[in-house]
Amino acid sequence: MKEEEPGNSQCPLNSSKVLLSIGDALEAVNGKWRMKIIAVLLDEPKRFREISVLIGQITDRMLSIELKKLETNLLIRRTSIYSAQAEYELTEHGKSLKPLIMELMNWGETHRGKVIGSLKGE
Amino acid sequence: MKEEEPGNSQCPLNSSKVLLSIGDALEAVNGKWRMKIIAVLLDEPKRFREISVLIGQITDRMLSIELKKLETNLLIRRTSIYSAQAEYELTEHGKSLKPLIMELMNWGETHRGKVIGSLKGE
DNA sequence: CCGCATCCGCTATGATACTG
DNA sequence: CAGTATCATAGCGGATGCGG
Repeated sequence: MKEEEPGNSQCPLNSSKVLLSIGDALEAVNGKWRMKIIAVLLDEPKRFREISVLIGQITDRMLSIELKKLETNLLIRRTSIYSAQAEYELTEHGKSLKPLIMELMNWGETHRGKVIGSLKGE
Repeated sequence: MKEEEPGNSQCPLNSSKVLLSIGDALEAVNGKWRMKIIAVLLDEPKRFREISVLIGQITDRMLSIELKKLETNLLIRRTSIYSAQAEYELTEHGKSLKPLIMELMNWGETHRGKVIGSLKGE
């Protein structure tokens, strides 16, 4: 009924189902920017320029592209009052990424303390 | 003292510190393969070919490259008994990614149910 | 101010064959 | 088995300028 070998029953982390789920998740949120975009949208809806400024180094081009991809994946919703006045907000599905973002953030902080310093600082 | 506006004090998710942490984390685990590699190593050490087979579509080249990057980031350790007999295992730091992987996996599963079906299946 | 289009270099990923 | 070398390509990402 299950395809994993025995001896690993309580932690079937290498099952193909798990790898598939990870692949699906990565497809939606991978790349340099999407997680950051979602992070800045977590608290409240924002306009294009606001997102751009908060993230800082992203170009309009990339922000535009990434917002579209996030929209396609139903993670954000775009509300256009009129042209030159659009607002982006997370959908409920997008908000469900919050635990993941928190984990990413916590881990990133630890990682910087443990590793990045000794990689770049020396 | 802080640069966020008020009204958002309990959830400063757009602070530059948070974005920085996310960036650091992404630097270590981004790309199509690293999360999957870590996932298959979570339960026990494995050999090169085992990892390759478990992940399935990865080429030797990519696996080699990604393993090196993970080693550089101190997430895995390579033990070479003799040539043509190497073993890879997660460091403690690498194991600390487990909660993140679990979140990623859970979210990916939900995401497939909610979105990917309607994106590709139709 | 909002967002998209074009040009272009760079990086990530892949296919394949080869070495120890 | 455990990689490395070579070649090819798609997409990422930056610079810049345009149109609403």
